[in-house]
Amino acid sequence: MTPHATTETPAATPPAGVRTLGARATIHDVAAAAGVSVSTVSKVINERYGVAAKTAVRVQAAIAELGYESSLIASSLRRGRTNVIGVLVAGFEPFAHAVLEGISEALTDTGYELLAYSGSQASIDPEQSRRGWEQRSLSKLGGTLIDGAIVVTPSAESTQTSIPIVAIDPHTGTHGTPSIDTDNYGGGHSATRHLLDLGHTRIAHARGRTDLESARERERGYRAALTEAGVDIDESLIVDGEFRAEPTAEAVAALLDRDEPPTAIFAANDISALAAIGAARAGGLDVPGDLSVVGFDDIPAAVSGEPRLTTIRQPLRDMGRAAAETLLRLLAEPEATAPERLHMPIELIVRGSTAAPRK
Amino acid sequence: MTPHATTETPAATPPAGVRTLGARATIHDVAAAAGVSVSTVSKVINERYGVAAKTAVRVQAAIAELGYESSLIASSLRRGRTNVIGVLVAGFEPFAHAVLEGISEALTDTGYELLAYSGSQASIDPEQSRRGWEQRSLSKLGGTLIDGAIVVTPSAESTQTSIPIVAIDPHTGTHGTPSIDTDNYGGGHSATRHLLDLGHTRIAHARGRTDLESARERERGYRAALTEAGVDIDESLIVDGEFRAEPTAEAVAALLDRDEPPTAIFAANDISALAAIGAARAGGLDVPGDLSVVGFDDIPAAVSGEPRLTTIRQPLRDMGRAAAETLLRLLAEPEATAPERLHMPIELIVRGSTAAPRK
DNA sequence: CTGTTAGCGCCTTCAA
DNA sequence: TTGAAGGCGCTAACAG
Repeated sequence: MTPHATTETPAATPPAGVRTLGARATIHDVAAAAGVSVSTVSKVINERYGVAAKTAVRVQAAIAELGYESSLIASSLRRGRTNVIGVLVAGFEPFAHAVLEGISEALTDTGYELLAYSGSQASIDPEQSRRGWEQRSLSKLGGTLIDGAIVVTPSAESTQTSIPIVAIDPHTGTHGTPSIDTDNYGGGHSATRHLLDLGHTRIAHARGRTDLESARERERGYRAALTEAGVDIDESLIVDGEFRAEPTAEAVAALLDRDEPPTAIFAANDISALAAIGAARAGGLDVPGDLSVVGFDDIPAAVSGEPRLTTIRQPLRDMGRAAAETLLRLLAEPEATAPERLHMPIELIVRGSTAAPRK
Repeated sequence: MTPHATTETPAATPPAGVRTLGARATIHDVAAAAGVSVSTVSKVINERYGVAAKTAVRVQAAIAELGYESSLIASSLRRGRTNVIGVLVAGFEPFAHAVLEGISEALTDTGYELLAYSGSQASIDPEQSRRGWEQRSLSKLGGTLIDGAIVVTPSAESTQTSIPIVAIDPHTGTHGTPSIDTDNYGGGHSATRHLLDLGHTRIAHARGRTDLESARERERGYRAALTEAGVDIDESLIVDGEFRAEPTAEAVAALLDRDEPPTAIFAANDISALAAIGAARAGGLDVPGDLSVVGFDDIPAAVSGEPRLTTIRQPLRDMGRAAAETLLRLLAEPEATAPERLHMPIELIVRGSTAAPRK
């Protein structure tokens, strides 16, 4: 007997055991219900030629009645395509959200669906993190489930992929992977320039994780702006904040305790900037009266406190959109020249945490 | 010849055509590289008993060398489980984001991975939307790719599912599906009560989409608060905002144009509330001086303008967390009593858009 | 301990 | 115009 009941079996009704209540209908159920073979159903679904109109109608009816929807993974396994684009993220946090919105926008009406995947929610397993999380997710999903991927803030180079990939804000330089990031250098420059324009000259910098390119670029912008303005760089005013609150608060507190404290500080991200404000307050200082603070990112929390934070906004949505567009191009013409690096412009948002220094 | 080259074939090296540069390694590649059968590799991967230590080591080495990762979809097709939980969303917007964060939190260290899926990014296709988007996504992914699903703001009842499901903030009443939502009634009540406490009595309401249960509940809370305070309900002060900016702005403008305009308004969501503020300003009125405004949701934009919005905050993260926990329970004990409905408490956030009425 | 066999749900030749 | 057979990558039962 063949694996599945065919037209000629006594069962015009579904074979026994199939379609027990609540189970998903499969293509077999549809075939049985319509009294045709599985391959005919497949042809109808995929609008292939060679099906009698009358038969097609009967199959459509069965599909509608059973509420059948072809299984993404089964068809994916068989053919190469799924029309799904995967967004690989380390976690669902604000940065990823904003990027996702942009990607989602760009994908509207393209026929592609969106799938965001956050691999292993486990706390850092040294064993597993040897290869980057993105690499493992890619192997797991790639080749099949998704036609292309956008990787958000990957920690390592992505190699050996069978599907096109675009990286957003990679932590390290990329080799052949097209990538989108912000003009971190320009951001550091603008932030510092803003403080200079206000009249500050003793401007500190709470830099980010020096192992990340973004942090290094922001610092480079800071240095360049000072130099261009003819202000000597005082290395002792550059402290390590690591993009985190505690280290920044400590470092800033120490800075403000000195004989000739800075009158302004450029923090490598908003988290640090808010920590800096906290440290200044704890020392009895007023922001922006005694200390002007500029952040980077424009996270939601930047506007929820008082004063609201002057900061550098990254065009996260635009970055997502650009990444999606690049990926779509790669998908459309596989031989397209891939390697490119896009620097999106940043924007200085002036709010209440900066002011001219007291004379 | 058997489908796949076996140990005895002359090819100790991979069969021709396999592992062309950049392609994903399959279990066959690993088997060939290690000189064992495919099933042995499978046993090693899944830590089944019955593999000699020496063999296992050789296989592990091959896996490491090839960077092999088992394909999620292939194994998913074969066994029932994937250890992936799917979150089905209509789109990637702030509401969904916040919920996702909560879900993500709850899933940490549970061994489950997270996959957010937004079906068809196409603008509304009447043909397709006959069944809800969530129903179609469920059929596509269910049965295989995901072990369970959390559906965010589903528009219709989910039936016929083979996997456990939890709904968050369903638009309609649910039958058997466990669901989590906010205390919309309580929120409407608190918002209105706050205005009453400030001394307002002519309090308008820009209600939401009346086809949605959440909007109806908020209105019910509004009415109850007024009645409890002994304030007669003036039906002409209740206008339709549809949760959207334009209708609300128009309705509010008309309201403020009347002989005896309201001194306060409770808008069904923040979008409407911001529109109401805009309308008041356009009419030369001051907020909160001439008109107090309360919103609902506490979206990011609520704090980015001036004055910041007094609003009702929904515990979106908590809702996500609760949904994930419910789903995990269902997954752990399939026969668990499912049907339940959880109303999460809301919180009134008083900011600058409300004040006592001018005498 | 190892390999062969069958099949998850689907699509695509190829024959009838 | 239709259906039977094969196979995508993988796992589970069974046979050696």
